[in-house]
Amino acid sequence: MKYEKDGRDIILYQQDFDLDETLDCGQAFRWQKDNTQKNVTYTGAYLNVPLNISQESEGVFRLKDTDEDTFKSVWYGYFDLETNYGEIKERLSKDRTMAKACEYAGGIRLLRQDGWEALCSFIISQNNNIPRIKGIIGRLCEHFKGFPPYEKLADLSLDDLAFLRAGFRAKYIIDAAKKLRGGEVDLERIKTAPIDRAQQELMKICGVGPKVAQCALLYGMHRVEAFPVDVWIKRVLQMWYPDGLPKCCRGIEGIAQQYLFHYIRTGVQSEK
DNA sequence: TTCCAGGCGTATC
DNA sequence: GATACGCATGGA
Repeated sequence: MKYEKDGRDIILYQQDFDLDETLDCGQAFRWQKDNTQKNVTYTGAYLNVPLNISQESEGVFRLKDTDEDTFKSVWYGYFDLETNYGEIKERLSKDRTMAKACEYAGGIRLLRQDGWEALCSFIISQNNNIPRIKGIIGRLCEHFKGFPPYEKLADLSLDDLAFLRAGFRAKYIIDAAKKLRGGEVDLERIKTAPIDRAQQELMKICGVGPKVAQCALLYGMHRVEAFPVDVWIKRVLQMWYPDGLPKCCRGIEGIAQQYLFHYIRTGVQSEK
């Protein structure tokens, strides 16, 4: 990782990083692609710090209107720039199928997102498709001028959230907000708890099962050993790993999962 | 019209 | 503990 200032912007040099693969691979739902630009460009926010980022060429990025402090205190962490994904891919590639997935989706980085936002987002994701998930979260953020903290949602009624058109998930969002505000579920404790215990705690929330819990842990608390199993990963396991993931994934199952998820969704048909 | 989407709660055995 | 079914909404 290297960076330099360019006027009001930061130019970032970072290998193993592709904007489309990282921001549009189903781990985050608030990044919007700007198709009017000649370079791949996304706008979005983390903790309501806005960002416009574009990829000028392979491994070269422009973070618009970003000062050095904000880069170091917000985006360096968010894009997980301290982690060497080249080493991770090398390790995972001891397995043949993983090697293909890593090569196909080698620009994915695991974003370090906010715990509550990830939890809430993946509650919304259940039995839903990605465009509609983005729609619901978009309406949520528009209405509350940014992603609402759970305190703002805890006392709302279903009618108050009708504008979301979130369907049966609205009551789950409210239950999660109530239990976090009341301290019945404590994300700070969950962050460092053993993974099984952490899942158990998250599942106290109505509408949070194993899949959503593992997503919250992986994307919202950077627990890279979390392994969300959705319909796509079920197919991966059935086809390629009926006896479980290979040894080289041990401890970083979540990162392996990211490569596999992207590979089976968009890569398998297109290769040959 | 029917099916499906990064699942989960409930009923039933 | 395993399995079947309904669930809000909207796009294909």
